[in-house]
This record gives sequence, structure tokens and C-alpha cells, in this order.
Amino acid sequence: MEEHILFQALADPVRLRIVEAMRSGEWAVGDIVERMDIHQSGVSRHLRILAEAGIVQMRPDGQRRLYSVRAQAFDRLEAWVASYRRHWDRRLDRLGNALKGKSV
Amino acid sequence: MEEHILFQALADPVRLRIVEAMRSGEWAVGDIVERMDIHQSGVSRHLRILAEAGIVQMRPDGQRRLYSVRAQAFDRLEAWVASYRRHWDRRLDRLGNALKGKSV
DNA sequence: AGTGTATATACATGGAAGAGCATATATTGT
DNA sequence: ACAATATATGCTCTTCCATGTATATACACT
Repeated sequence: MEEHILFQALADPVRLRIVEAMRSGEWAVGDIVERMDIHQSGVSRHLRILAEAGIVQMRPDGQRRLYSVRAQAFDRLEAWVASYRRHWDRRLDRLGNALKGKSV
Repeated sequence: MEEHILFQALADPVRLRIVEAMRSGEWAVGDIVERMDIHQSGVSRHLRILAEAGIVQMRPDGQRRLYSVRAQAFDRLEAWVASYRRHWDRRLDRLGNALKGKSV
């Protein structure tokens, strides 16, 4: 479980912007540096945090490192959210049944 | 969108435990204090952060305040995750088509 | 081998955030 | 009105984290 590490990684605005940018595929570190207004060392550190959280993966390409998002991380997020929805559905069902029983 | 505020609120382990506990419905502040090993003032502060992020809502009940989770917050999360999945599906489709075209 | 390029890491620093304590602000009951 | 209970908030302290600078490491090219 430990989902809070996942959330911690996405909590920083710069990291979230990096992840959002990665919707469009793989990015080299230098490309990210150009778009984000932050120093290269910062980008590398952010990428390390994202990688440790399992959100991104790295693929070496010559002297560059291409980073991309891992679908499995979003599977975890989706499963987490879904577990709440199941709880609510149950509660709404109970509410609905209670209303049906009481009124009408 | 500013989803990073949502993630920031869920990034703290204590806050995440509070949210997890709220799967089972409404909780008064004092009840949370009993289960979490933290001072009451801390719980109140965490609840304020969760409320400002739109994750929980409050309902006064006498001298107590009953907190519960807001389904809409999870709608936002779910939508966010879903937008990534759409991107991947498109990319996988392209990959699939490319493979079909090249091999066989 | 040596030079240039791309990325990662060690270090120091400023600022944010979480913790407990004390106190303020309801609300209930007498 | 007063005492008791429940919760929120101001304060201080400490810890953590993001940042930039400087440096190390890895790779490419000649």
C-alpha cells in the first residue's frame, strides 16, 4: 500500500508539471529543463523522486536518459480511487433502500 | 486544475490514514484523535487542510463536528487518471498498428 | 587520449510544514 | 451565568524539502 509516497511524489507542482508534460511520450532531461523554469540539477532530483515512487521509468539513449510515465502507477491510483467508490455505492444503496422502505 | 493541492493533501501519512478511516462514514474529531497517535490540535489542522483541498466536508452536530469524505474529490482524481489512460490507449493503438504494418 | 555534452550527486541555505502546548471559541447542561 | 466538553487557532520549535552552485560521472566524437 503506502500510497502516500505516490501522492508525495505528485504533490510538488514542478513534479506534477513534469508528469503532465510526459503525457506526450518520452522526454530527455534536457528537454524538461528547457520547458520548466528550474535548474537541471533540480529536474534530475525530481525525476529520481518520481522514479522511486514508481511513477516514471528511465531508458538510456546514448548520453541521454529518456524518461516516461509508467502505466502501472496509474493502475494503483485507479484501484485506490475505485475502492472508495465501492464503499460509497454500498452506502448509497443502503440509503436508497432505507428511503424506499420508509417513504412511498 | 491545480491537482497538486489534492495530492499535497493526501501526501501526509497521517492525513491519508484519516481519509482511509473515513471510508466507514462520518467521524468526529475526537474519535480520530483516539485512533491516531497525534495531538488533537494536529488532527484539527489536518482536517482543515483536507477540507481546503475539497477532500472532506464538515457537518456540525451539537458541539461536535462530523467530518466525512466528499465523493467529488475522487471524481476529480478519477478523471485525472482517466485522461492519462486515454493517452496511453492512443499510443498503444499506434504501436499496435505499426507492428501490424511492419511484421507478418 | 582528450574535449564537449548530458545527467547525476554532494553541499549549503532558505522556507515550508508538522508537532505539541497553551489558549480562544463554540455548545451543552445545570 | 457557570462549568464542562469539543474543536479551532496562535505560537514556537524542529525537521524536512526544494533550490542553486559546484563537481563528479558517463557517453560521444575526433
